[in-house]
Amino acid sequence: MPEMLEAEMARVVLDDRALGRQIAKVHAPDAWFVKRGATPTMVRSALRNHRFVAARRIGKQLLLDLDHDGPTLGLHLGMSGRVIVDGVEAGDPLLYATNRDDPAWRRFGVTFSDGGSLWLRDPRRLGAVELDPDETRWGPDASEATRSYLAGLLANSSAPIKALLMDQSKIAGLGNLLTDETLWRTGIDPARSARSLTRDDVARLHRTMRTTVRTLGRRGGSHTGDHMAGRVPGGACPRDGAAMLRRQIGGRTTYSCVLHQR
DNA sequence: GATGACCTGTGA
DNA sequence: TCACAGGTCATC
Repeated sequence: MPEMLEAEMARVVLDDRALGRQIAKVHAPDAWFVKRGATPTMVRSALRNHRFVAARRIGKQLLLDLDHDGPTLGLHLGMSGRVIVDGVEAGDPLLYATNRDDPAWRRFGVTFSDGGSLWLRDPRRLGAVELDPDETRWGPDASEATRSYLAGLLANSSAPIKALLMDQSKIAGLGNLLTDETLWRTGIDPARSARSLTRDDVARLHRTMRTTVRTLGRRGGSHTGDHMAGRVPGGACPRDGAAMLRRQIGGRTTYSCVLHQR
């Protein structure tokens, strides 16, 4: 599910409700969910009796800093993860994921000494918990990447523009839907090689990427894009009525307009 | 870079 | 039963 907009909504909930509260108990029932060398035991001892002091986000990655120079807890929502604090969860229900709350889907959580709780619910188990994530794994957040950075990136790549925009090490935060919406709004064919974009293309792409993130963020998530109405097999472009093309690009199902995306 | 793997739920 | 899902990783 979640792209940077959903991660940001989760971050706001964490920022509003999870900071400064003493962690009494850590629930890590699923060892498989704890990644990159960390173990449930390590996470338990790192968090117990500490407090979160900041809730940050890079792209789709959530970062919770601990007090007393403790490690940073990394939370990733994967394809179907949601953060729930004291029973409150952020944002709209997910489009392609279930929104029921089966207790078995709580892959990780903490109980605060005031009685509240924080849970990461993830039916598909593709999310992750880790300690001290290497923050150099990610490029600049899509909301902050500058035009000149983008230009330099594209000039050096023959990858399809869509694949490059979704490469989290280059630009963090754009997923399948946000990328398709951005390219649809810009009028660029997602299969075009990155370096084929002209100076003007890059300028428009940069501007559109930022407005798309802002607009869809206000509307409530990655699924609120204008191209979504044509995102069905055999669908028509909501802008000009031409056919929408459905294909795989960068390994992901991609929709684009045969007429205005060139 | 494209591909398949990871995992599990949903709907046709 | 199958195809598909808003993500990421290892592997050729």
